[in-house]
Amino acid sequence: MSVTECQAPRVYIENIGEYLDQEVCILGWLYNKRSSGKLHFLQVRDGTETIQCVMFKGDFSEEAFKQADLTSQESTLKIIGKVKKDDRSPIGYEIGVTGFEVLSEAQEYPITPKEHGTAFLMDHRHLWLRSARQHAIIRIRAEIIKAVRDYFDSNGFTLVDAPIFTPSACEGTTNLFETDYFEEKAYLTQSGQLYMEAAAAAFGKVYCFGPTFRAEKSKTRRHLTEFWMVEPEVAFNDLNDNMDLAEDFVVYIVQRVLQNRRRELTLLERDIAKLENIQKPFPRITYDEALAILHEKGTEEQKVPWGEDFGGDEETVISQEFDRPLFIHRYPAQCKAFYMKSDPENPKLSLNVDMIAPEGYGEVIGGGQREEDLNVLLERIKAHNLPIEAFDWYLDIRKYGSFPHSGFGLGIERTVSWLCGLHHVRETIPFPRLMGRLKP
RNA sequence: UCCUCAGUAGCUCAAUGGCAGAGCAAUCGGCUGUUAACCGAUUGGUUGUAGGUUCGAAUCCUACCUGGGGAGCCA
Repeated sequence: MSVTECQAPRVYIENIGEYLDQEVCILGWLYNKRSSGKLHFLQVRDGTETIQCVMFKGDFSEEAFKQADLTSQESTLKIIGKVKKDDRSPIGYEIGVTGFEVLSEAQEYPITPKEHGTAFLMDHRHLWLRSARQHAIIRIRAEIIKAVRDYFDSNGFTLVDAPIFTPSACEGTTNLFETDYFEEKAYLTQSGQLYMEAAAAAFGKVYCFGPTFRAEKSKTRRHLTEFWMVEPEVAFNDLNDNMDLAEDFVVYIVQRVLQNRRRELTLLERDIAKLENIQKPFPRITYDEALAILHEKGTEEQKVPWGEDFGGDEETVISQEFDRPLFIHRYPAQCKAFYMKSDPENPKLSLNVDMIAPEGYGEVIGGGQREEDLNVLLERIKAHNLPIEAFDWYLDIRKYGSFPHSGFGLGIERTVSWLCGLHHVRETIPFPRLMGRLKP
């Protein structure tokens, strides 16, 4: 007999309101319990929600009532009971238990309702995922990912996934994870972009979505060694079109989270007004204008000389001047990648763009217009000391019907961290990979 | 890679050169409306590792290991 077989209908707690005053069956885990002598209050979660199940001593045998009191945290339970409305419940309902069965008694559970340190929780990430706060974050992540796919799928984009194994790097190999590929060296991808450029020539509007890997020894709240990135690429889009797309895309994602995950945002104590404020148009300033803000508002250290990239602190100072995400475009070409197109009006500038999230969350999007001229690209590859033979296929895109095109990459974890209002990206992915952390 | 802080009970922490402690968890008992329930009791220790200083080290010194925070790095 299956455990789901029961005289009462087996229901999920999130739908419990549909069964008011009816007897139902719930399968789940014991989240917490309290007892008042002749009453047990069992907090039972089933993955969708948590509900309080109340047991009166008079309704059970001495032995059964005692057994419920001895059941350990996270034991698997089958609860049969009547759904009752109750204003004291956070979800508006509780269950008057008529049947109680322990399906699997849990050993002493390491994560208690009291406080724990980061290292301990990270070591128990597989169990930590059962906590209410982690549920909220992972559900918002899932909503963001669904919104990403829905946006592109319903706007004429074709999903063209890029490979994970790649034969070489865009910019040297120091930041790549190297792996053996049948006696050849292969690297884990750090971007699908070059492949998206090829795909854009085939399909016009494309995107890829998948994990990317960086072997940077970065120990900051914004870095993971394995993270997820969505990268659209559009044929015949210039830099401004690219910013229009990024803006529309981000507004859509934020709206979806506000629409469908408001409860989770509230549980995380997110300032929702700040998210509601994220509306078009986003400010668009040049690198030079950003530099001017730093020289006016920044500390001495933040007054970076022309030609240098901004660090996290600099981005925060600039973003504090605005109440929504902002674009910074046309950085000095010297700090950008070989494939970025130069500004025809000033070749020292690159037609790139970063989107900086508000509230100090930093860069969530990086992208730009790509160089479409074969000879310029050949020179760049030489200037960057890159192995030309690795890029022969990439150069074909310019040989066989070249075209202006633009795209960007959005980091999922930084977006989740921003929308949830978290202090660290490590909680935004179910099983984070960080420098020095490969388990669980 | 650098700077900085930390490592003591299952967890979160206290004890700053002189008897290793508390709260939570666990175990036992009490309580008919608890919301991180509460009340009483019990159990729980190779003080990260290896050396050193000292009559005496969790505490001071050296090295190493592990972790947190930050920087650099970061299409």
